[in-house]
Amino acid sequence: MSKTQTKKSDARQRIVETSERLFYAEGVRAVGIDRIIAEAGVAKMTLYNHFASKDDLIVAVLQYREEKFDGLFEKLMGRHIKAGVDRLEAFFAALKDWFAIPDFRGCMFINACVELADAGHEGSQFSAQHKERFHAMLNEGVAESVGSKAAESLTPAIALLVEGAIVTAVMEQSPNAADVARDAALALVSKNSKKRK
Amino acid sequence: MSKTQTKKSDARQRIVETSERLFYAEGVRAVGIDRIIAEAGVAKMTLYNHFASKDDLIVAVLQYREEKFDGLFEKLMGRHIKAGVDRLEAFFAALKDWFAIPDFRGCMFINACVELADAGHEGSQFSAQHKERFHAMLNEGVAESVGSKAAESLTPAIALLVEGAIVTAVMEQSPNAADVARDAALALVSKNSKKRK
DNA sequence: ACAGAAATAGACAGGTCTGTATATTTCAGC
DNA sequence: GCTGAAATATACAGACCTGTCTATTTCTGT
Repeated sequence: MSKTQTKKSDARQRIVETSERLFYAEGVRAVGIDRIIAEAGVAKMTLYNHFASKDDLIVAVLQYREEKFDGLFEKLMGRHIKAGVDRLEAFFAALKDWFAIPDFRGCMFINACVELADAGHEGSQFSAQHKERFHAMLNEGVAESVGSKAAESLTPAIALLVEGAIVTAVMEQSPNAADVARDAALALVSKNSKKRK
Repeated sequence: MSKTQTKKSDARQRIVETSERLFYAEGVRAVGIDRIIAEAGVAKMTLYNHFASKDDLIVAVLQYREEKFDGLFEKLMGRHIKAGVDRLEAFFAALKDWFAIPDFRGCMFINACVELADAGHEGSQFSAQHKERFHAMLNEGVAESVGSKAAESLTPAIALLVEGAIVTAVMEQSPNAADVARDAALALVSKNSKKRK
């Protein structure tokens, strides 16, 4: 039974991973089912046995992407934290690391919302929820610097810097925006913690 | 002759305006040529006599969009400036007005870049240039508040707030991000003009 | 009135898309 | 070895896509 499940997972997992790679690189609308099954090496019926429709697959891929992205980002942040940087600066350092990855093409959740062009689509709703979770993670770093009380009003602003940096990194084809965002965030933070100064 | 040009412009203009509306609402990839000619009320050959390809049409639409958007934004800003608000605050007030327009679906240039998924596409390049021009306009407001010298380092940060607000307004389906961006921008500005204190 | 430019209608090619149907093969657990 | 679930190959439907072609009509400037 465990092997049956494993085997089943194998095909499903290959579909999800291949889709994630193609969707991120070229867009959920631009990549067709035939392309996915060809590159995943599965039959079309296998895909449609696991997913009711392409829309269903998109949602599953976004869920997988969130897990994978969380793992990547924590790993990147961890490196900087180990080097003695505080959580907030580590966040922006990780952001820049991410921007510098060769096949960086922005935030998949923003991209999905744009491509789906329908706020009611399950993929759009999941993407909106992901942003909430991502900003909650950012909030931890902000709270460490200014306390959870001040973070409450500061995190939304810093979140805008982060989202703006992501979009700008794509448009400018450069990871430089991460530094601009970090400096501005630290300026906002220092303004809020002047008591220490 | 002028009438010939006018007539020619009529069909071309209808194609561009219809495309702009559909592309913005549903995406450049999601809307097909057949849909455009049907809603514009022109023959397919008319479209292909004016534009070599759909990609060409996309670029023409983005150019038109920039003109239209500039006009809209200046109109919105003008109202607030007339009410006695300074340029920078008027910018953010206009931003919020824009976010609150019923069919608001973010920045067409960001959306185009995401959908085209190719930084080399002429539409992506034009979009990147538009952002430069848009930020130059923002810079005028910033310079009015902190001087052109300080604006040089401040505008890129405030631009991130603006871009982040646009994306966030889409994801959250709310114009609220404009206020968050404005407050953060003013905080950054006040920090930069405090040196005099 | 006439020439030439512009726009039109509509069929068409050749490809893609999502999703379904059918019949066959693989393979683990009993 | 047998059973049943999973995956496979393949063909297909029906719609859509971009772009081309042809033949006709409309309209303008001379």
